[in-house]
Amino acid sequence: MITREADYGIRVLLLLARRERAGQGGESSVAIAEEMDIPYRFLRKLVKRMVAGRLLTSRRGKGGGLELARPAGRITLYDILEIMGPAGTRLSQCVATPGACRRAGTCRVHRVIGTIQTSVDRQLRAANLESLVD
Amino acid sequence: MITREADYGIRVLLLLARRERAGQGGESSVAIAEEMDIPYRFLRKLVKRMVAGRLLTSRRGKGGGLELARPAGRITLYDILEIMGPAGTRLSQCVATPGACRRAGTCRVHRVIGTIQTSVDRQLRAANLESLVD
DNA sequence: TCAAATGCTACCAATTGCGTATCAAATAAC
DNA sequence: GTTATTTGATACGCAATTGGTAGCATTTGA
Ligand code: FES
Ligand code: FES
Repeated sequence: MITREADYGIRVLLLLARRERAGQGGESSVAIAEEMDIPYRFLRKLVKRMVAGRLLTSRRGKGGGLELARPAGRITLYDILEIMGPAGTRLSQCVATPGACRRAGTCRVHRVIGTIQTSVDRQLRAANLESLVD
Repeated sequence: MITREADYGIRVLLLLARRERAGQGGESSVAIAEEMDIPYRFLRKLVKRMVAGRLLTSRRGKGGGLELARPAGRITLYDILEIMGPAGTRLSQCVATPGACRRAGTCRVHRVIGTIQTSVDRQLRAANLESLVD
C-alpha cells in the first residue's frame, strides 16, 4: 500500500509543479500545510525526507521555503515512491530483495510476480509530474 | 507486500495441486509442515483461513487432512491473495476503497494508479495453480 | 476407547504507520 | 544586532499489523 506519507508527498510535489508552471516561485511548509490540510508537523517530517531524497530543495530563514529539485518532467512517481515508501509498490520480498529466497531460481511464482512487478515499475516510471499537472 | 502468511499459503496450495496431479490424495497439516519447513502452529492458522475462504476443504479425525476445494485450474493467485492478504497487492487506499477519497474524481494520480492496479489484477487472475505446477 | 486430525480463542513480541513535541540553526528584514 | 520566520534533527507516543505460540475442544477412523 502507498502510505499516507507518500500520498501527501506526491500531492505536495504536484502543487509545487503547478506553481512552477504558473511562474510562481516556491512555497513555505506552513503555507502548504494550510493550503492542503496536512498537519504541519507531519508535513515537516515528510518534507525532510523529500529534501534528503533530492526531490526538493529547501531554503531556511525568512522568505525561505521549498522548491522542486529538478524540472517536473524529470520527477516520476517511481522516484517519489522509492523515497517515500519503498514497500508501497513492492509486491513481494522474494522479488524485491535478490537473494532473499533460495527458491528464486526455480520458483514459478517468483517468475509471475517478477513479471508483474516489472510492469508496475515501468508504468510508475512513465508517470512524471509534468504529465500529471494539466 | 505479499505477507509471509500468503506466501506460505500459495506454496501449500501448489504442493497439494502437484499431489493431486500425481494421483496422490490430500495431506495432513503435520505432514505438510514437516515437508515444507513451516512452523506447525503457524501453518494451522493459515490453513484455517484458507478453509474459511473456500480454497481448501478439510476432514477431521484419523486419516483426515486437506485437499484443494476445486480443480487447480480454477484457483488463481488473485483468489489466494484476496483471502490471505488483501492488502498485499493493493497499491493505494484511494483506489482500493471506492469513496475513500473525495478527490478521486478529478485526481490524476488516482487515474494512473487505478490503471496500474487493473493491470496487476488482470495478471494475477491469469495465473492459476495448474499453470504453475509443471 | 484411543490416537490422529482439525476448530477455536487467546496471547505475545517486534515492526510499521501516523502523528506530536522540543529545541537548534539559518537567514532576511528592520 | 535583534527579531521574526523558516527549515534541521531527534525523540516520543499510540494503534494496527505481522509472525508466531499455546491450550483446549471437537470430530472421526480403527
Ligand atoms: S518462494 Fe521465494 S521465489 Fe518463490
Ligand atoms: S488523492 Fe485520493 S485519489 Fe488522488
